[in-house]
Amino acid sequence: MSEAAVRPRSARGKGAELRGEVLRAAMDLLTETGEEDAVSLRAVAQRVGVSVPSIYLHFADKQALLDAVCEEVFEALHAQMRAAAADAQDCFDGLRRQGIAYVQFAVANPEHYRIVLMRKHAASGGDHADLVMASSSFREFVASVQDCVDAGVFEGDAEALALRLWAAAHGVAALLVAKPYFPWPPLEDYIEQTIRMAGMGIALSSRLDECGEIALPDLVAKLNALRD
Amino acid sequence: MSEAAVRPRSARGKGAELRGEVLRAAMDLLTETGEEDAVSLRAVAQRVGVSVPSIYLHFADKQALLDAVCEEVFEALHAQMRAAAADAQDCFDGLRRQGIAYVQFAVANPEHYRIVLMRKHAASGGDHADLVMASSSFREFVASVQDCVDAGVFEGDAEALALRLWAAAHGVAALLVAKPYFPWPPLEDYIEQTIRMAGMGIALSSRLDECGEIALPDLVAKLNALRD
DNA sequence: TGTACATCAGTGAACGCGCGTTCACTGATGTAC
DNA sequence: TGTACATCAGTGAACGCGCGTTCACTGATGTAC
Repeated sequence: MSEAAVRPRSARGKGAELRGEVLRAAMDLLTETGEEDAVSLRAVAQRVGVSVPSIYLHFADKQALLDAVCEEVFEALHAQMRAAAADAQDCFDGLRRQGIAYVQFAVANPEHYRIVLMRKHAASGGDHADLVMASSSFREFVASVQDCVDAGVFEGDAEALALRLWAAAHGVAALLVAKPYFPWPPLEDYIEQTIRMAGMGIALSSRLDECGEIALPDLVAKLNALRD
Repeated sequence: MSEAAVRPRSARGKGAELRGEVLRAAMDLLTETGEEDAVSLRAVAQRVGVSVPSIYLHFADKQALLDAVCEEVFEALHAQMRAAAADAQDCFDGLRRQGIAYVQFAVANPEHYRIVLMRKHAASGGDHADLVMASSSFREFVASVQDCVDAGVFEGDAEALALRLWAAAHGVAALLVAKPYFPWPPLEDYIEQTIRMAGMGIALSSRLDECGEIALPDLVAKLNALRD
């Protein structure tokens, strides 16, 4: 209970330090307890070693604190994907690495992922800072998809393709976050294979988009012919 | 506020009727309010026109009520997928139709989908009735995948492939449920294309699984050759 | 046919709890004169 | 150099709220004799 540890008051002019500590405490509480409900202002304050109203010196209300957490999470996710893409062999491999990094982030920080990407987002108008963030981080991913289009791996509109790839990555991520006790295959394999499915699925389906309907036997025959 | 409407007491021996009404009320509250938190025992009781403790005559506690909701949702989802698969042209089309039906269910009943498939599932041991349900409904989907393996459309272990396809379908579903205000493409297209990506991705990647690594230029060349 | 009794389908009032938020305050530290 | 004052970084106590759950109860309806 009492990891109380009263925090010494910040020096004059250094009041802003508390903001960072509160933010960290909220992030850590999410990580350690694994549930959003555990992040109450009381829990955060006690972890920092400060009284509850102090939080209001730096955040307008609880929602503002959660918004700040979301920004933090987005940045961490973005950084991890960027790092993963750095040592890619080609554009397709870069996409694959970004996808795997994305899912691995979710698995390593399930409650952070959940709070940002699995909670319902509030009504349309207004600020929705995190969606803007999403877009900005998403832009970079779209650019990678565009590279693949330019290289002739994919065909079509990069943004539209990116949204489909995102769906696949989010799918594994969200399932693993929501149902950690389900009897999944070994995670590495499951993640890798699903990302691979998505990448190849886009490569193939974006090519066939303009061919109109293809009867199933024809498709199978064509695919079998690939194997030589 | 007052849609009070006091419910007349059930006839003798018909006490069980209330159970169904409570369950329906919980389902409807989810649909109408669009948030799980709105389903409090007080809200449910008032909607049925009954006092709060009456609920305890039929459900051990709130969790038991929510579990019953989950079962109901699973059955509805299962029914919708089964119906969609009924008029499939071939096994691959059947898979496609099941996938689309799955996502459409989520879009039409976002809070029902969320409560069953986006909430964190409790610790491993014990009952976890909904995962069993998931498995049972999932079994049917695996069988459809097996049909495609038998027909030579896919290769490999049907269950493993099914889990990847599920990830893709869940991905679109969960994104649309969580971020309804995101500027998605027209939903029909987005859903259809993502399902198509997944199906073709499995068809292609399961074939190439045994060929070992393929250099990107070779893959592109082979895919381009498909188009004649 | 009348009456005591058991059962059934509920109810009213209260419980303790933790939550977000507000308000008037305190006490150390710097600055002006 | 001394002192009044402003500012800053917080605090303690209380607010009202809605929640899940429990407990002793009520009153209609059937059944036994």
